[in-house]
Amino acid sequence: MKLTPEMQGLVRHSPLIQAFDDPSYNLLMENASVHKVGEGSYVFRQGDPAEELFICAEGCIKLFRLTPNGDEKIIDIIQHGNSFAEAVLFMGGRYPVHAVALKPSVIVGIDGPQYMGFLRGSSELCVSMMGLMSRRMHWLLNEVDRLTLHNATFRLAAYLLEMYARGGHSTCINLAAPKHVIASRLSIKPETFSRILKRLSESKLIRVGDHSVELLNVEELESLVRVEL
Amino acid sequence: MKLTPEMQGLVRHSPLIQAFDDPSYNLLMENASVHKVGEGSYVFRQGDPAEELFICAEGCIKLFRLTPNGDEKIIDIIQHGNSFAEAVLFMGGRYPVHAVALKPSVIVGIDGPQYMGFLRGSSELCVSMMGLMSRRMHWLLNEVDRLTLHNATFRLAAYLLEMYARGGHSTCINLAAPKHVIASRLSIKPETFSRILKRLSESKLIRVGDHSVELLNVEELESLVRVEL
DNA sequence: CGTGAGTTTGATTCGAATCAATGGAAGTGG
DNA sequence: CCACTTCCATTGATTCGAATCAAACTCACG
Repeated sequence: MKLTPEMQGLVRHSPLIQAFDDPSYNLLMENASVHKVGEGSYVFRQGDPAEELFICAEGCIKLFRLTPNGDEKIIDIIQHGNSFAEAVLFMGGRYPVHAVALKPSVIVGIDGPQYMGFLRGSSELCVSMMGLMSRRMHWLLNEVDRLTLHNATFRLAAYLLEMYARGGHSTCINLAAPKHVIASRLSIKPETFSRILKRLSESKLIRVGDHSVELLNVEELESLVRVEL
Repeated sequence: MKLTPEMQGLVRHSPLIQAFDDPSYNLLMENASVHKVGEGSYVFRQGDPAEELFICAEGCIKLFRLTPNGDEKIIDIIQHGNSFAEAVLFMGGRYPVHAVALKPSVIVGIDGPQYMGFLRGSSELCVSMMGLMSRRMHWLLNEVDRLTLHNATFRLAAYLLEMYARGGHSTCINLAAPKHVIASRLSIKPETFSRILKRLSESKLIRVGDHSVELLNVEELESLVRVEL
């Protein structure tokens, strides 16, 4: 299947790819696969051998882990334009998480060995890749922080402000996924999530829409969160 | 100051260094600094510009973060032979954690820019470095898992078994640090830590010594933990 | 319209944190 | 060598945040 020009632009500028020069990029894309995946279907499963890297060209993908009892913990929600499962190719090469589409999505699969070949051939590409990995690690460190040092309300506030920053500082934040998914991403139960939103509404910090949240008092939210490093 | 031959071997085989060939290694060591640090003194502070990578040649170092209220969360405890603060050089380059010695220690500081220079010059070195970073990321992912999906008893059991595996499957595990440090590493309060140890003792799974824990029933401990991926 | 997934609300439980006190073990100094 | 302080670990009582259980409610969809 083919990508729209818009999607091609997204892929070309994804962090995973942008450091490539045009010839390498073209070679990479010749081997790339494009998949349409329906809502709820798997892109890959935890433990599968990692043969491809993926870029989400449209839609969105949740990465998560499962306990044997079936509880799921959503690690991250990948929006279009972002890549995932990088940094997997280096070790034994199994995906460390499950990936399923949250809505009908289009994803581009990059051949792992070929990608690694390019990396091996250019330390410049490597350095850019390492920068990417390093950023991810910092993010994970912060995540551990948030999980251990802070409570549920704090995590939610921090999440809202992150979305706020990402969305060009518009006070109206569109929730990319159903609330229970966001909740899991924040390691909060849906009931608790709901209660916290209510409390924040009551103290006039936010207004809760159906699939959106409006920030009414960014200042105060920030002061809530700024109480961290 | 000088390193004993033993320490030199430790450094030479640390994951950060081992992929270097001898000439590069020697150049690196010419610029390396060696510090003796007393118990409780800082190697670096969170937010400091990251100019060096460090390898712990002797003793042990705790990496941790602080909340403004002064709570500390220990991210990791670095034993001799291991490196830390890698993967920091790539971004803006500030240390993302504090590092202080848990006991009198000897650490080797590698010049960051020089190290990066070697990386830039060899994609082979890069690939090995990326492997290292990838492993760290997996570890962090597992950490997030443990923190969200599992309770305190589970985390402690998992920790004991990890030490068991690292220590060549000796059932007697030496605690590298005071218990309250281990507790923080596991995101457990000292009181709770103590209670869990007691409960595990009472169910004959472990015997608690002064600075050590003996595993009495590895089987059952593992079955406790094996209930995860 | 139902039907069912997703969300909200309320009552209750539970794990772990907190508060408070005690009990060593390790140093320190007279 | 023995008080004396101090740090660390343990134990008990209590509190608190969030999970769980249970029930209503809402709204998109066939």
